[in-house]
Amino acid sequence: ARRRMFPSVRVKVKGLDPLQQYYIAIDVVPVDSKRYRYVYHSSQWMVAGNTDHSCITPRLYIHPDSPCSGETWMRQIISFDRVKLTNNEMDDKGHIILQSMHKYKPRVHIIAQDSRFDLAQIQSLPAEGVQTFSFQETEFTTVTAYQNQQITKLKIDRNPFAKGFRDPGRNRGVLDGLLDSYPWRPPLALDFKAFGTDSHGGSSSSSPV
Amino acid sequence: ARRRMFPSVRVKVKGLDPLQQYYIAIDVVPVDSKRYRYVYHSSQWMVAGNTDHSCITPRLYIHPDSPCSGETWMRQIISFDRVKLTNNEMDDKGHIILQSMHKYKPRVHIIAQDSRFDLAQIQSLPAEGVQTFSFQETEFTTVTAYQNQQITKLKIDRNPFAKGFRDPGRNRGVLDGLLDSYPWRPPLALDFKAFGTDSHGGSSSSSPV
DNA sequence: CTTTTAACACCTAGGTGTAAAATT
DNA sequence: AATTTTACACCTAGGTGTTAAAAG
Repeated sequence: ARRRMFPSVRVKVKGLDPLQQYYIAIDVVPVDSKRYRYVYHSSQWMVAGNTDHSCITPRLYIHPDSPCSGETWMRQIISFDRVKLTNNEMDDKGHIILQSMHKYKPRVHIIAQDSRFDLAQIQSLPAEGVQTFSFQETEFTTVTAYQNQQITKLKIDRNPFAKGFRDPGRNRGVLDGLLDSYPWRPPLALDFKAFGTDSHGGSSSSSPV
Repeated sequence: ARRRMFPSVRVKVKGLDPLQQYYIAIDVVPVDSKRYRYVYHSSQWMVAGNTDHSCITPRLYIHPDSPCSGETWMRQIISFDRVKLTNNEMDDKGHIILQSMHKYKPRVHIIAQDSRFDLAQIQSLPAEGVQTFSFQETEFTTVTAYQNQQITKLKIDRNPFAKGFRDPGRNRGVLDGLLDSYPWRPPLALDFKAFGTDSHGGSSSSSPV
């Protein structure tokens, strides 16, 4: 099983040096070491055991536009819509590996190009020159079969590849699903500011799997 | 108009340092400054005027696997099957720009990664650490409408995207079209050997557009 | 007249949720 | 019983030569 992350993380950056080159990357880290199960009648995730995430380093997905000047990064909305998730721990395609029934949180990394190091094909984060952002609102719980009908509706309404499952009767206008589907969020706002401060980004919003 | 180059240039490299990182790139250069027209009754390209190519630098297509270790490059057949050609001189998508009715020849460049320079997004070839290969057999003439029925047949027989035009009656076996279509060639053999010698590659064979 | 463009039917390639089957 | 895998119909996205219209 290997599917794209949807909805995808989208980001707007400011505070970059327009002339400096940057890599921008995403990874997904565990929120805790608990295993969860969904309780249908209360529509709620409940703790159902423990896991040890401590020995696995999360995989890094480098945004395909990398490397790119600060000016260019800041001019566009940066979308990670090609990120692929898998539950196969033996995956050799470089996809992000997650365990089912666990809570995760995406992180976005801005990495200043440094001629002292070769960032051409980064496997792990460099020790310096990195600023990492994460957002409470992007937490999600992994599943192999949907538990929550609102999520299913959001995906069918919003993902172009799921068009075949949309209700043919209603939802014709531009505002399709805006009223009754899961909320849609603007891109996350990231402020790079200066170096040295390992900031954990401010408040904005985006979207879980 | 923007189409892939087909047949694509395919290459096998030897003589690389297994541990060194390399970029591999392709570009397409004019063979002469003549304009050609196809004479049907003699099945031949004839000179039909002059052009000045002198002020345009050919665009470089970096192989998407770049950068990559010599070991990895040498282990696989390197295919440039995603190279796109256009006749639009104002193209801003980075595709290779060619003029119709002219003769061209692809070149393959092997570029050793040098920490002194940033090769992350090469626009033009560096002054040193590059070895360039080109092959007589890969010359081709550009057109916007096919002039030669053998080329048309080759494309229909060998390009998976043209399957819809194949003759449904014949050609069912593994050896489809091998007998009566345009000849198919093994990958070009490139020997990197050592630095400093700006070799123009030996003799092997591949395929025009 | 020659050459180029644009719309088209027909493909490849791959991303969806679903439902049944398989696994644990 | 809960969770995962697989095959599937239905999409998006984009690469073919063809053809007719447009451009020169």
